[in-house]
Amino acid sequence: MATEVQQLAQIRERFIGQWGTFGSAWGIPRTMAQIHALLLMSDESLSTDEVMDALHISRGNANTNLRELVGWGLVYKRHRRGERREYFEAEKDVWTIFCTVARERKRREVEPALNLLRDCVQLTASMRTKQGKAFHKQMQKLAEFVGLAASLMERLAASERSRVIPALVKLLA
Amino acid sequence: MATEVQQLAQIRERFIGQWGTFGSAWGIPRTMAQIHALLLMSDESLSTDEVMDALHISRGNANTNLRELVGWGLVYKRHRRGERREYFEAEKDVWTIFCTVARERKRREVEPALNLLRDCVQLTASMRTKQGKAFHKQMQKLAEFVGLAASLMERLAASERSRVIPALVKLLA
DNA sequence: TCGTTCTTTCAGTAGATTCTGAAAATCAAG
DNA sequence: CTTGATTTTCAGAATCTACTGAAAGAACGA
Repeated sequence: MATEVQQLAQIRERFIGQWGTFGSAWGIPRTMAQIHALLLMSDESLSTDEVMDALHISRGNANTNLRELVGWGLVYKRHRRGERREYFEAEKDVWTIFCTVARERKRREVEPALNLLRDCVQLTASMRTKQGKAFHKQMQKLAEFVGLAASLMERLAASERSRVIPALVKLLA
Repeated sequence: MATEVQQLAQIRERFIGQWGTFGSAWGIPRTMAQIHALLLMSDESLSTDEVMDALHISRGNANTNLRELVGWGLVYKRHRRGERREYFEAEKDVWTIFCTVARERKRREVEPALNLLRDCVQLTASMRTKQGKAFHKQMQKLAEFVGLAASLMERLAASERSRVIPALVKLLA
């Protein structure tokens, strides 16, 4: 029936919109999240022009965000034989997506924060005032926790899903 | 020495600035993250005016973000006897902070996303076109994973640190 | 009740971020 | 090389978010 196609289009559109909103709550540009949503739902790889049309965005915008997504490792460039233009396809496996995002955010955002914290610990190590010692202590605790969390995330992202997930479920039962 | 006080002030300032930047990469307003950083470093609780002075921000801004932090459960209101004005103190325990943030983000952002995904699964359950079925399948996988992750986070945040952390370290060794 | 102190609200603005569109660069085939 | 198709870049525009400051609202004591 023709209705199913229309319905599907409507649901897709809703998903794209909401996924964009959701992304921007986590510090990911709206359009980037929407492009990701669009590609996640597409069986076939899409060209820049198809993305532009689907989301009503400019060429520059589409190009920039597509490249950004490729940079994150969430989207792959594809080539079709006999075709000059590039096509884009999203990584579809949810566990792989999770691991990629975890790794990238750690590298881009957690690592620098950790460096900051460790600097703060170092620079106050020999302070003798009450305030200085208190600050040192607090930074120490923070650095320790963030460091541990980052390391655990890294190792989680390097694990095999089939081994780790059941173990986690059991541990947190 | 007088130098230590100056040095400490400088380091604190650096920490506040960077923590703000870090926060805004994760979708947390810069000022809110900075106020949190300031309170995290302060032994004594601070009044709205002290926060305003320390960060050079307006009363409205300070008030709004302080209340927001209280709303997140990361900061507590304090009263001093004989004093009319309110003072604010940050939760200092890192594990508690982590659990609070995990819970709140789940409630505010993951839960709604999960509802969206489940709606998408429902609404496409009976579709018969190739595209419809593919979409349904992809949403199903996404919903399943996000649901599991949310549930694990919730349970992690409800666990005792001393029991869970060592177990996690061992599991991911 | 009135005056004082402190808190909250919110319209307007400032500032930051994201997007557009056109020009420049790249590339492959003839 | 030249041409035409495609991608990239980026200055300026549009949009969105966060902040200010002043005015209104509570809370309390006298």
